[in-house]
Amino acid sequence: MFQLDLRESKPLYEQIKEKMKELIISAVLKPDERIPSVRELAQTLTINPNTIQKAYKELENEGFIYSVRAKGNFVAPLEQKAIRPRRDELRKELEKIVAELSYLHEPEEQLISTIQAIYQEKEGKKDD
Amino acid sequence: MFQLDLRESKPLYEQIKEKMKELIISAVLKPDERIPSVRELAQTLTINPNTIQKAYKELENEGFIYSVRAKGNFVAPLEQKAIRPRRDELRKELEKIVAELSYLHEPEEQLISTIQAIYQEKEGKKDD
Amino acid sequence: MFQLDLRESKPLYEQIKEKMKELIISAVLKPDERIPSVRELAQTLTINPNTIQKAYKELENEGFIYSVRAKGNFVAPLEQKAIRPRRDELRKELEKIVAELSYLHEPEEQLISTIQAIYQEKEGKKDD
Amino acid sequence: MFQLDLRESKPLYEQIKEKMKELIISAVLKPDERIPSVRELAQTLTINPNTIQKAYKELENEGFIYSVRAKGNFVAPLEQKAIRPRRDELRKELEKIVAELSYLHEPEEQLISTIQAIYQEKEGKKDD
DNA sequence: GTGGTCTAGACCACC
DNA sequence: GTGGTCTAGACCACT
Repeated sequence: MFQLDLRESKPLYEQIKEKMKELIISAVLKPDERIPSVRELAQTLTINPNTIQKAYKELENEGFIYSVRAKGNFVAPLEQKAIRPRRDELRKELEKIVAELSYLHEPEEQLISTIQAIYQEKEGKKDD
Repeated sequence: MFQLDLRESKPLYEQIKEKMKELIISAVLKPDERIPSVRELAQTLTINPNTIQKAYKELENEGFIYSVRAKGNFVAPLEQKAIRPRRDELRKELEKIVAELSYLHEPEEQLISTIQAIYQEKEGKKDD
Repeated sequence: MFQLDLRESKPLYEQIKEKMKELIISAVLKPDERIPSVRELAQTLTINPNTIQKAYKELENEGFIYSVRAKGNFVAPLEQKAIRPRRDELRKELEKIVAELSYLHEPEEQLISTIQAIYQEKEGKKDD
Repeated sequence: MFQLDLRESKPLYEQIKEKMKELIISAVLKPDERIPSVRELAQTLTINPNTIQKAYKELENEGFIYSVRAKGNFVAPLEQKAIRPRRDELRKELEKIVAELSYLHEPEEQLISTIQAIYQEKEGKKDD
């Protein structure tokens, strides 16, 4: 499914969260699709189940997945509630990064075309 | 100069690094301008000098400031060499953020106008 | 493992870095091998853990080791990216030293045979 | 004559020593030639005379210059006494550097031709 | 007075 | 137990 980098300073559970989000955002995992159980994933990644548990718990809090007792964990359909704060957070990060890139003389057009490329790719996925 | 958030989980020295970078990137602090001494800043922020020292050392390693024995620390003029890898890094982060924002239905035009605003502000600063 | 010289003017953490580098370069410590923990080494050298921490952190920044939370520190396998600048740096230092040695009438053949000896020793290690 | 780099972490007096040595080694300054007085050099470099004083004192101890009261400082002709320890020191440094370069896969031939180049250049200077 | 090094001792997150 | 962060307080070299 994905691989972790033990050398990263980032905690393992954060790496798992990030990878999972990428799979959801890129629509590899579709809404209401089942994701691996805590034990399954712990085994394939050969790490402690507690670490997976923590990652899943936070993903649930952020509204990316939901868990059904005795059934498993599933990709959450996009809901309004959890979106706003996360979006604000991301906008702030974006501003910081763009500010630093402009400081480093990255051309403005470059960034704009990057954004356009990402949005167009997303358009394509919709048709799946 | 700026304030720290003790409740934040982010280490103090990282917060200092970040704030300092912002001041440099936004050209509030100009190249070769002196920044507060380790002890001064420690006193005004009421934290330990070692923490400032650590932040300054890393800012130096990353090429944002340079330190002169018995004189103080100064804003480094932008140099060619360290730019490339840092820019690549930032581009990757940007792509991740934009991908997630597009997933959260942030309108493309919003992001583009954000970028344009940041670049125009920078143009203004040039005339100082 | 190695010993420090407290009388030396060189900072302790630099001495540690240097010794560690030697062990890595000479292949006494192999890639992905675990090195002593911060606390272990601090105890055996009877110096403060912070000093070891600092040395290890810099060794990590320079690409010689990597650290894994809650596991320990490990010898980094040689990676392509950080090599070039370091090699350029070393070449310059070498030139200065050779220039001074030639001024002191060190015979050229002496230096060349020194180099050949070092490279042959390295060849031997390869077979391990 | 030469320039100093205030940003270097190396102390100013060491930078002065190094630059001076280079001029002597490269035979820009010939034996028994007069070098700038402490005050002169302090003025042209716009630094404190004490710093120059310290550099000259150490250069004298290492046998590179000699000072004559009320006359000035002069390049020392090469003498036997101070050579041995300095040469041993340099050999050790050379070995360390070559070991690291071999670790970084620098080709052996490269180093040898570097040495040959430096020695040949020196041969040329002899005829001056 | 400045940056830099070091110690002693504490607490936290992670696994 | 491991790496990482932080404080308090000391000392040194440099200018």
